[in-house]
Amino acid sequence: MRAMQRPFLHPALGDVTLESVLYALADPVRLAIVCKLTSGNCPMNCSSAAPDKLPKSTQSHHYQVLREAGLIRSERRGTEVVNTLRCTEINAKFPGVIPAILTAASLAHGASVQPMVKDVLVRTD
Amino acid sequence: MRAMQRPFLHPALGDVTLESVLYALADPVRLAIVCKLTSGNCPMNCSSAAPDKLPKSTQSHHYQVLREAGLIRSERRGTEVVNTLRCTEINAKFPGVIPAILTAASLAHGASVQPMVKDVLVRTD
DNA sequence: ATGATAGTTCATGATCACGGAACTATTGAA
DNA sequence: TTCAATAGTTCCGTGATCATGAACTATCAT
Repeated sequence: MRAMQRPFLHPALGDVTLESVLYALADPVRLAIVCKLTSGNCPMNCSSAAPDKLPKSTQSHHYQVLREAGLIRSERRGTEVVNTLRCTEINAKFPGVIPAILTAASLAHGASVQPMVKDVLVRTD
Repeated sequence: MRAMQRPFLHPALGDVTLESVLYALADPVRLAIVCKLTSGNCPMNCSSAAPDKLPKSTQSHHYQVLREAGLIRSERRGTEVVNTLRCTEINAKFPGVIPAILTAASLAHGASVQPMVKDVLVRTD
């Protein structure tokens, strides 16, 4: 009998703080992950959303930070973990913060992500 | 003959990164300082903008981080240091980021700062 | 079962933040 | 001009955090 893998813990929206959101996005790797999730506009497993070739343990750590900050929701699908942004929730609590940051990020590093940002803003999930 | 105190170094706008701005604002003390500078809407010396009774060395450290992130400009006026926000500049480079964060901060922790945020947005300095 | 896959957890070295103590400019007064 | 007060800065030790390799775990395909 194999034990079930423990489920991920996601903070309730009420427990999400502005500081932890900003902290999570202050790291280039994590900001890139969030941008990628935004531009992909669909759930994405960990390795495909991470930039470059980062060690797995490092990736795992970054996803944990994003998860605990309340920015992403992670669910297990077989062997992989599927991550979705919690943009709509966060945007309800901190209006405009995420869109402004993602837009600024896409302005700063090549503007390829930008068109999707507006879409995420508008999505109602 | 006494040596002149070395002047503060401020990054050029071009060297200000989104990541360092977010990093600087991810700390509750620094976010509070920026909020206070915003609500005061005028230059403020270090101790009057800092919350609570923090050790001087800690305050100095936080101001340094804000300065190096490009968020504030510090000038010596006699024995004290006068700090002003670089909101307008930053807002030109990262449109909407600072206002959204300050608004969210004022929503999160008592809303006393909010009325001024809009003003800062509009100011042309 | 076996192997492959996709992540997690653990341990460790490197880096960073906080805060006390000592130091530095500047102002104001004697 | 010397002296004390003021407002920060700099230095440094300690404790916390971060990144990563190694070992481990759950799940899927065969």
